[in-house]
Amino acid sequence: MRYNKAFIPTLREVPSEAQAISHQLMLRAGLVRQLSAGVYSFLPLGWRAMQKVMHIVRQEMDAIGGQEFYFPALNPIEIWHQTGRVESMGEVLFHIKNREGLVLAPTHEEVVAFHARQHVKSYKDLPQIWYQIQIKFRNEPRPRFGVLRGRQFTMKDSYSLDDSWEGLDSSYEKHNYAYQRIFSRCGLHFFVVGASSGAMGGSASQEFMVESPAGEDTCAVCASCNYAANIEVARSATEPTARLPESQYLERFPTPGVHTINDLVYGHGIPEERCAKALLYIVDRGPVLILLRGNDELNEAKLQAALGTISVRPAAPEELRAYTGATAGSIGPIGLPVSLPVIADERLRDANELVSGANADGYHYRHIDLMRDCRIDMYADLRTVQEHEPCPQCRSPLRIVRAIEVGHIFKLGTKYSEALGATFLDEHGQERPIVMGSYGIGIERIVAAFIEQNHDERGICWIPSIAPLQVHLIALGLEQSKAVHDAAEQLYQELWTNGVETLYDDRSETAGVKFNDADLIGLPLQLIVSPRNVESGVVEIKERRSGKRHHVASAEVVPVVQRLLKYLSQEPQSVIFP
RNA sequence: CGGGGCGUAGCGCAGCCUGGGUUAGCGCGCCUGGUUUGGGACCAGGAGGUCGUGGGUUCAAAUCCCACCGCCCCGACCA
Repeated sequence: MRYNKAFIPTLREVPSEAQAISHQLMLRAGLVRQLSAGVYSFLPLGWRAMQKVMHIVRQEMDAIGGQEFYFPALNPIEIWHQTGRVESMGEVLFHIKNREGLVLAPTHEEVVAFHARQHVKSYKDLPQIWYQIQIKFRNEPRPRFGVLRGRQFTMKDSYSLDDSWEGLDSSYEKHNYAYQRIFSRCGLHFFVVGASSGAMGGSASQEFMVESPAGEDTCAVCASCNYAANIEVARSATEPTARLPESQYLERFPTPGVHTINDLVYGHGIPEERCAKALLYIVDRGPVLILLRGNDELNEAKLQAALGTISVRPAAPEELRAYTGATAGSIGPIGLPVSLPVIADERLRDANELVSGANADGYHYRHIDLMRDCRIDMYADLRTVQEHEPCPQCRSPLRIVRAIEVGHIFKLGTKYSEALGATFLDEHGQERPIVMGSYGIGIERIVAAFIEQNHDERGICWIPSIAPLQVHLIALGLEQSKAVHDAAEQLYQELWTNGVETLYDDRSETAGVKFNDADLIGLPLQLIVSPRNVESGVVEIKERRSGKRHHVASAEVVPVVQRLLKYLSQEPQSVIFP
């Protein structure tokens, strides 16, 4: 690729709309351009990087027995109605306006189940792993961070079809294995977290996360022992509120002006761990009283999981008054005007000598004994884990980090096969629904996440496996020196002849411009051909990431380049949590 | 959808508020010629603008008013 004729519009300045580093660098290095919010064109260099990633994905998917398909993005809405996802996806699903009955597919469970229904009839047809690399359309309410959250993006999605839950376990493990290899080969430092199954239905689910400030997920990770979990399910080894030997008489006392736990702690000298914070939530239209210890923060995802519904929201002030007779900060489990279901955090299990609101503004109760004075309908893990809390496995301090979800593996079960009637006959002639799994990888996200993790102040630092090209050949003083011109041209030919993908900067730019563009684009190796190098019969090789330089005799260049590329390709130590 | 910000040349911005009238300006980039050539060179000349769109006020609008559109950020949402 000759730079002079290539379309590589590098930018010296940072476009103002780009916040995330990957977004800035993808624009500056000429990898992508925005077309509209959440919609990006991939330019030649960006597309080459994408193709490198897809190549790795294909190799690893094929290695676990995956068969590549190419499903349509245009889907009949009918199959989406059958699984109830027209409603559940809501605004996220793009509808075609001038053609009734078509939608743009945000994922392909329905299509897979449709074809499985057509042709998978016997247990002898199973198992299957079907995958594709295809464009997905999701009407994201808020696209952001460049290609990290777009309205259209490229996904490798695969679907396993099995005749049993044991078979699903095996397909799931194969994907787990393939994903570890894919992300490692793409040079990502990643970790795996257990995830909540959310609205997809199904049982087990794991997310492959790349730590980055541009991430949209929050995770708790332990540096010592490999514990990692999405904040939605993360736990920590915090102390429970100890049950004291004696419960004193329940007592209502005045607390004028007290609205927060800190008011109780600092204004009334009540230890924080003896405070029971009460929240009122509306769950599936009914009110539920929630008790947390002290300043613990409710995690709504955990609440959803505990109650088995996604419909939860904090009560409005009017609702609070109607159900408790008090305003926020003065509610509690004792003295409710009407009986409400009460769900308390595990940390408060069977605790006593607690202080909580009296359901009357300006009053609290003390000496509350949850076993004696209230009916707790359920204890559950409801609190949000905080930074520095002890790891549940090894008690080292947890870190709370932002992370990019680059992959997700999912045990779906039979939800989609049942909805679409995708059944098979087992060895006893019994008709049963196919057991499905679904597995996604965001291709653009791999590229962006890699850049988030592999850049310096000058630009991107690619590794050979996903670099757009391997070598950046820089010729200096091209127009002054025929020797340089001839040497560079010859080297360029030689490199490509030997299969080394080379970008040849044959522009008549100054050295500084060429060096800066080369560092910005960040191909793993830079070869510098200049008058002084040519004169001494050498070519200078610079490793982009480390900055190490080698002066190599012209005849040795290609083999040395090949050796260096091989060396730089050694899989980095990835953080893998099985 | 709620809150905030922005929209002026390819990119980054000033001008607007706080005097409505300027040839609408600066840096980078681009074109021509020349000098340069190891870390974003220099000189000279030049091209490039529906000031987001529509309406209103006014003798006169980039500037004031209204509406709309687009983009960005925070939040809500996110298999």
